[in-house]
Amino acid sequence: MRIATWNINGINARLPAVLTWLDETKPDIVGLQEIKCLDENFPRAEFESRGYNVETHGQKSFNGVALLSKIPFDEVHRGLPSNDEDPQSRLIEGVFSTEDGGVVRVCNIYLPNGNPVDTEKFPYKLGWMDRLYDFVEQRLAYEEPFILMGDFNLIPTGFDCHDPSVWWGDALFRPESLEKWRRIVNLGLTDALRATTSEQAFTFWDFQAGAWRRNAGIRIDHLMLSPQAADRLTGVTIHKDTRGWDKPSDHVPVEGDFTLAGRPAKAA
DNA sequence: ATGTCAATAAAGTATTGA
Repeated sequence: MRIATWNINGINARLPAVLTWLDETKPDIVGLQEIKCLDENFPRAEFESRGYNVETHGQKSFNGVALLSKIPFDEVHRGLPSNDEDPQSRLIEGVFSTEDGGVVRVCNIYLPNGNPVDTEKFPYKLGWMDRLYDFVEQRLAYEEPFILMGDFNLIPTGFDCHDPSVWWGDALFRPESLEKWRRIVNLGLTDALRATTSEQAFTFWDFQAGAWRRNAGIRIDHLMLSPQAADRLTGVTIHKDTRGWDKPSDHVPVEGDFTLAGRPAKAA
């Protein structure tokens, strides 16, 4: 089963690229971040015609997340629990039945950026991470294949960026951010990319300052796995080529492959 | 601070967020 995450930076601007990539890659489940539209404005028919079930948690202009799945949704959850007052749409989770009678739970997040750090945006990020910690702790207690994926806006280590000195002090690399990141990871999540390679890899190249041309990237898009999901991981692919396409997102898709028994989109 | 881009309000261009 192919499960992928991609911050598309606006579905209106990115629809052709997303459809091209979907047709090439044929993932089973996809989490999109920064759809930047209301639920009613998401072009769901374009995905439904390709065999995807579509669930969104949208927001006008900013943020917004979506899940596409060839497997029907058994459950959908929107927003962090006990965070109902959060006006920002940053989490959507789906639960799916697999052909072998099992289950896979996929949570798609757009973790707050947190910059500039001297504004309310930084404490908002840290508070969101505190609530994410409680959520992950609860989800791991289910002891089922669980994939927490998305744009985490977190650079795990200095090796995950081209030049750590450039990112020093940034909300994506601040000690306070990384301490909370490690606290969540240490609950028992496996970083899928790091489980499969020790090579340096990036998932984001800024639009500014020729970052793509200089390969001045960072790794902030992650698939984080429960033990039961990590057991089934067979590979990770970063779809770097999409960054060189026309009208690219500043992020590229990250795909995880799992020995989970998918269910066909249509009856045989 | 940015060799940039997307969305919005509003009618060409500034603002916001990243």
